[in-house]
Amino acid sequence: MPPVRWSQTLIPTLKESPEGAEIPSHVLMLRAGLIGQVMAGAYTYLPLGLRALKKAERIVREEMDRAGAVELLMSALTPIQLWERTGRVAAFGNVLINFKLNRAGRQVHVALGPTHEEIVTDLVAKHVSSYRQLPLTLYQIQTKFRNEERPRFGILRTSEFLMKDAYSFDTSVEGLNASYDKMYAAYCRIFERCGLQYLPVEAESGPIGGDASHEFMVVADNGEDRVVHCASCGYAANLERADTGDRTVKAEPGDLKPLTKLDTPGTTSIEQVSKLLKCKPRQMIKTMIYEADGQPIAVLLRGDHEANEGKIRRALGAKSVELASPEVIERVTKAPVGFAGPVGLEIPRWADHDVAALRNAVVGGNEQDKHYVGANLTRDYTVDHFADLRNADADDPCPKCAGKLALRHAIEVGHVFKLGTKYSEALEARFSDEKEQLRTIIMGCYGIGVNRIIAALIETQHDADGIIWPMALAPYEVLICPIKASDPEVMKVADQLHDELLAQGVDVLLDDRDQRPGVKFKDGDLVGIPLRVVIGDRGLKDGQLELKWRTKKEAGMLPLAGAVEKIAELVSQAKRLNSN
RNA sequence: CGGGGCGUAGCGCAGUCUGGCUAGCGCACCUGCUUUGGGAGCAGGGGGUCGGAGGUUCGAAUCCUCUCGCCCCGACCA
Repeated sequence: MPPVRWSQTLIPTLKESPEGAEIPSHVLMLRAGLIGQVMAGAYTYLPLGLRALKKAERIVREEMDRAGAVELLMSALTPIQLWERTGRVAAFGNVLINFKLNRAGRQVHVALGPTHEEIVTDLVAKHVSSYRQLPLTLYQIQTKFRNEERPRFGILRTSEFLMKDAYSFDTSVEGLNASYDKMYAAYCRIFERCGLQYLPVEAESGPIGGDASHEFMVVADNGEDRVVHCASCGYAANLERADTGDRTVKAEPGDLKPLTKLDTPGTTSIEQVSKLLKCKPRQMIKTMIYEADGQPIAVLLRGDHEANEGKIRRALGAKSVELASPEVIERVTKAPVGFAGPVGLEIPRWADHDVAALRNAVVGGNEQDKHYVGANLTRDYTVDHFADLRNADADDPCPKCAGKLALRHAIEVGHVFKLGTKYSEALEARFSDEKEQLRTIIMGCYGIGVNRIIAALIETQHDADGIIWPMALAPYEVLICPIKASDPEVMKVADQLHDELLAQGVDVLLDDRDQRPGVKFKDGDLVGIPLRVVIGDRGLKDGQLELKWRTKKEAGMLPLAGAVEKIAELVSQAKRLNSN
């Protein structure tokens, strides 16, 4: 066992919040002495932080094993050729950390693995050739490298992080679905056991479509992702993915006003125009020019809505959709960027459903420094197709029930994804079936950010005094806090209690520092160890110890006789609460 | 890569605008004494290339130029 006395380990707690840390998980991980920053996007795990990380890792490993996945460890160093074969050198771009190694008389171009589809698929291609060897799910827990151009939020977005990545290999889509479901269930157990309040959400699924991808989210104000959630039926989806419910809209009441062109010098954004003309963004139409497979089209949205390129691409049935270049915009609108509008526009016009309800709208004038007011559908402009083309928003109708959607920030802690044959095709991972036919292996991939489990937990479970660990992830389960470390009688009891708890398999830390009680209590609360045992000369006279849970305000007394068994029992009870 | 902020003792900060005695404060640290149930008191002490380089000046933490690093917002994110 490693040192389990405070004075023998390294727990550099900080009284004040370090400059540069802003969100709770970052501040508390630094203050509690869990991590130390090495550079932007890279941290050292100090003894306490490492213990928590190892516990999360262990839960992940246990549940992967239970689900039938097999652990291996792939190299972090990978040959660039493998990434070229799948086209991901370009796809990753600057994110892929790669460099050349000098070796006797030649150079070897390598990349540090940001994920391992290529490596694992190549491995399986080499060693699997028959349907008899499948299905197979392989996983590893390993440090991944991605050059984040802007690392941020402490441990939440770093260039080096610990990831569990699993890959399933099946002979059929049914097999893939079964493998996927097993991983999905394992993920639920993992996050449950970690004491996280998580939410599986439908995510952008790429080429396969359908329910081919889910993200596991922890709702937190500082999360970088946004999800919509319906409180009444439980529907949850990534913002990019989320459908919006029934939007059959009826036109707003009121008389049609005449179409009038106004001078709006220099106002090229919705915000500027609304300010100048004293109208609300929701009374405006945002006209965006896209190129769909090279053909310019116009997308009309209500001014306060955000375009969703994935939805636009699917609605058009196009392979690629991107915002048009300024040259194309000027050619089709005959105006500089910022003044596009539907009136007189001659390219195909697609509109989001909500545009149909707008009456007397403010739109671009297709002329420099001009906007129209009083624009109305049919009379002043027409739309070729209506569709769902925008991101969902708070208070949109739920697509699954009569409820309304709520918009939340969230931290992505896991992602499960049905890959299909993208990598097995490119890397020729094939198998012979019963009829000796050569077929391509069907894959799934499944990731968990192990560091993010810790960060998300702290982000959502802390108070003004510090971290509040669940028993399952706490670096130590029990803190023994002798009040007078200088008193040999007190320390004798503390040492004995420590040794006996350790023998019972309890993770116990003895704060043997000769500090005033206040200092020890504050540090204990900051570090967040779930159960605190205080040994003072006062209680000791009556053969009593004091027992306090991190989550409770009041402490209770416990007779010294039989204390070890009682404490061990309390700890295992608390662990069990989260283990099923 | 665009916008903003910061860099002074281990940590948190003041001083910079308006250049001027020996660069300051709190915490932490060391020594001694007194204390001991929610970040103790007194006394004494150590610790600084003021991020770095160049320049202006009689004189630079302070003004100018360049540069490095960190943080935040945006863009980007299999």
